[in-house]
Amino acid sequence: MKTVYLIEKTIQTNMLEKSHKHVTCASCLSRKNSLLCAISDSEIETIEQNKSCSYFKKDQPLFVEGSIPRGVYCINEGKVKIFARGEEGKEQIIHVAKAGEIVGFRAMFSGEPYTVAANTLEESNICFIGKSDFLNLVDTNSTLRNGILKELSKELGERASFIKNMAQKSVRERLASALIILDDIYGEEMINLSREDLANFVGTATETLIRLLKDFKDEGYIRTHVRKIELINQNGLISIAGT
Amino acid sequence: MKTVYLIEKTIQTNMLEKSHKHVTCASCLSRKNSLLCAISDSEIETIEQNKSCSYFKKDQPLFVEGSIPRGVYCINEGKVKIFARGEEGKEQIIHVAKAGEIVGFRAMFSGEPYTVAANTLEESNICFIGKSDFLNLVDTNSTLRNGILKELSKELGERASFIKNMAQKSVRERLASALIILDDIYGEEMINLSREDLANFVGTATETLIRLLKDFKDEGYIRTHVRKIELINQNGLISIAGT
DNA sequence: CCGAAAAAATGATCTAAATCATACTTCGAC
DNA sequence: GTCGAAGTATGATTTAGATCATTTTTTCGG
Repeated sequence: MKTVYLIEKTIQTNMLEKSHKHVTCASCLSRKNSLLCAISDSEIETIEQNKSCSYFKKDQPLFVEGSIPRGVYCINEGKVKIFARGEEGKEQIIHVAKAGEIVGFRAMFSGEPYTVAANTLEESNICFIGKSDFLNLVDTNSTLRNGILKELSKELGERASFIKNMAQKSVRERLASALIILDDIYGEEMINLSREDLANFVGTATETLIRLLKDFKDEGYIRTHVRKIELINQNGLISIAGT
Repeated sequence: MKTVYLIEKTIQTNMLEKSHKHVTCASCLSRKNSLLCAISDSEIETIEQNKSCSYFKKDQPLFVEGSIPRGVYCINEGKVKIFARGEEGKEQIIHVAKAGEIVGFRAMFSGEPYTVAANTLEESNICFIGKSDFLNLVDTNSTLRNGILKELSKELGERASFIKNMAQKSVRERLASALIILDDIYGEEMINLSREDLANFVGTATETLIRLLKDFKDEGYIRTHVRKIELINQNGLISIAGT
């Protein structure tokens, strides 16, 4: 009885924390390992006063393709999928962003509407910084600017490799590779994505994904806990994934 | 007799132009519609004194993956393929760069070795600007900097769509899409790529590509002149390519 | 705790595209 | 011009993975 009560309390506390809306940049732990790690106190102050911070439930959109970018989204807590929608709305997940990442700044520089969309993958706390505030910051802070140039360039390289993998690798190889990438993103937690989202990240049909996941389970590379996936032989997966 | 003589002379002149090494930035027509269109005379002067300019034969490497970026390449004349190499060296072409484009600046910002390689697709004149000169320019010229931010962001969006296409579209659709893109790149000229390169751009086997090209020919969308491809029904191809 | 709906799993079938094999063209070197 | 090699073309066969159909499990609201 008591145990149950305690567990319930813990859950409630967590949920309270997650739904709590006022995160300050100064106290934001996620900022520490983000692009915004090296901004001055006065710059933080300015951002602080103009940002808004909201709680998002699971699978809520931050922005959709075709809309005009009005600012950037800082993930304080939670995960966000960036995806392109194809025929009949089928999603291709391009990237899974985690706490500390800034989402949606590419479209602001390109001067065009979003070409991709972003949805939360789980309950998340996300702050919004308006376009002009963010661009001002980029204009005046060369460290941030260089960080952004570096980030954009790095991602461009990653996407080249993504394209190559889609073209040349089997689904099995791509799944192994996806699991390694996601495991890194989820860090301490276990990978926690619907089979459909995972299939849309790997770029395959949900049924195919489920079958291959079963193979990996049978071969001892992973364990599954309902929808959560635990890697138990990372090196094996890395070698399946290939170069 | 006289006619033949004239033609031969024209050819020789063209070749001379292509192999001619000393193009000045001030006179470079390709620069006009490039990222470097808005730099001052004194900046041009500095670049001019430090750049080198070389003639490349067909299929020569500008850089290979894994090597350290030492500068950027400005295409004065010719075309360059940017590609990622997979198992057994199979190439996935990510981008075809034409005159006016600057190639290789992404890796300079990322601070990492090249993740992709670049080869000329035809005889080309290409100038080389050293890393420090280029980075200085970027640091001091905010127009150029914004142009680069914009370019990087735009390409990031394009690559997201590339990934989606690889995952969700048939080879036929991707080929139609590739022909439209290449036709735009080649402009006045006809698309002029080996079947293998075209297959590596579309992301398919050379045999499959050749068959589909024949279909398009039979259906009246294209005409082929040995290796050159002429589009005769662009709208048809666009509608095959889909969104 | 129960029932419906969503998600996951499994099985059977079909097909787009890869692969393998071979022939035909084009091109550049001599 | 002729030869050999590379590039292009076509045909036959195989297969990875999509699609369709059904069952089982999980989730979640009342």
